[in-house]
Amino acid sequence: MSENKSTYHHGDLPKVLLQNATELIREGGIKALSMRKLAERTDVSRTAPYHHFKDKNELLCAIAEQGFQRQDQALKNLSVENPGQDNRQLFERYVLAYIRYAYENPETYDLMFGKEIWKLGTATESLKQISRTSFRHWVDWIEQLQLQDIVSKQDSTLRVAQASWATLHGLCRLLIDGIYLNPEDLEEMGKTAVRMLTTPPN
Amino acid sequence: MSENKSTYHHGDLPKVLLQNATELIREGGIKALSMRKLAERTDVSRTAPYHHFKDKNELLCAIAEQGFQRQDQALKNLSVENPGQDNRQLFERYVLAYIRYAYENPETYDLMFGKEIWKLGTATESLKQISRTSFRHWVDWIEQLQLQDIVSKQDSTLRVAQASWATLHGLCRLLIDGIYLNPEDLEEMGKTAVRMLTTPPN
DNA sequence: CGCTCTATTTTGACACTGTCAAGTTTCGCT
DNA sequence: AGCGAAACTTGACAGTGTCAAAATAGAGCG
Repeated sequence: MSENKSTYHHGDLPKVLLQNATELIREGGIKALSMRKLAERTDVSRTAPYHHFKDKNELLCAIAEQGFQRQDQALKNLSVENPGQDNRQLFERYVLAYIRYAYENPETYDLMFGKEIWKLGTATESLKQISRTSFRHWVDWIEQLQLQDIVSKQDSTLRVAQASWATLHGLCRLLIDGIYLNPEDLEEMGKTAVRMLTTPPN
Repeated sequence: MSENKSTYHHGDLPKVLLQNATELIREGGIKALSMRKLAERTDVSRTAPYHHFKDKNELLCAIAEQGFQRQDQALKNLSVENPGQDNRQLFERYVLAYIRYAYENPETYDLMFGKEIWKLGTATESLKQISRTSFRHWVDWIEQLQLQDIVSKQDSTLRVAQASWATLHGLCRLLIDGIYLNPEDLEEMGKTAVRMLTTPPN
């Protein structure tokens, strides 16, 4: 019926809020996101957002959830874009893409895996679920690689998955938190990590 | 002259502040540390701490710095306590001790390596220095291990040091941030990591 | 059309935060 | 004893998350 942006009071406030919130954290980090500034940018009163997100925490969870969806999408596209590649090469691409996502969306990545949400057990149920799924994808990867002897079998799949993912995550964190790591070396660093995680080729 | 606690106005306010601050973050995380609560617990006015730490940031840096000192000490003691052990075994102990420190002092570790301080380049000069030194110790370790063929030489020492440290750091972060990792598996996890990082023995 | 019900949004308020400016106390030294 | 400086306190301001109560506007129905 209404062809312009607003069908109800504001239109689709939740979506716009999420969008603006993502924008805010991208501009100034998670600390720069305040409910009040968000409301202001959305041209809405201070407490309006509270009718769509019960908490600031719930808003953060929503951002993180969106992050998982996009990351999953980006990683899923990989195998589609590179058909017929063997798992060894594909795995390297996967790792590099993972790191790239973290590098390009540092604030979101921070929410996805930072203590802001997880430490206090305040994660939304749906966020918990999608993050579990996301980790399972990694475990599946490792299982495949173990079957093909690309990754060591001396420890259980879960263990190796945890340890290798820790490497990946550690690299991302060092990068994001601005510790030691140089963005220029990003790709090289990822390749080094892959070499360390996999058995030598041929 | 004065035999009880107070020689000056308060005695050694800076030391007491640092102590209470560490206590506060241990009790309720970094977020639970506010300058005002700290002042209150120290029985001192709201702004008294500002005469010893120009910022909240400077206070956090001081806590982190103290963390580095204690960690370095704990790690240094290792080689003293276990003389005559070969580097392979010692390295495993080193890794486990590193993880244990992070596990036992999660809030401090978070300050030492978290974005709270590093992301915005707000680290104190002395903090920067001690953290650099601390990383150099790790690089030295890797160099030794490469010389003894315990760690792969296919990448440069710096690269391997970064990647392997990322693994270690990643594990600690997962543990601290409460993601996936189970505290019970801590030791096993560390050993798996060591196995992944080093060449097979004998 | 008009009425009501409910979802949406706003206004006011409170306790809390970091930190600055200006004042006050207390010590060490000459 | 008294001076200079260091340590400390009080008052104030803008900003935060969030609750309770009021105001508004839309949909559905007669």
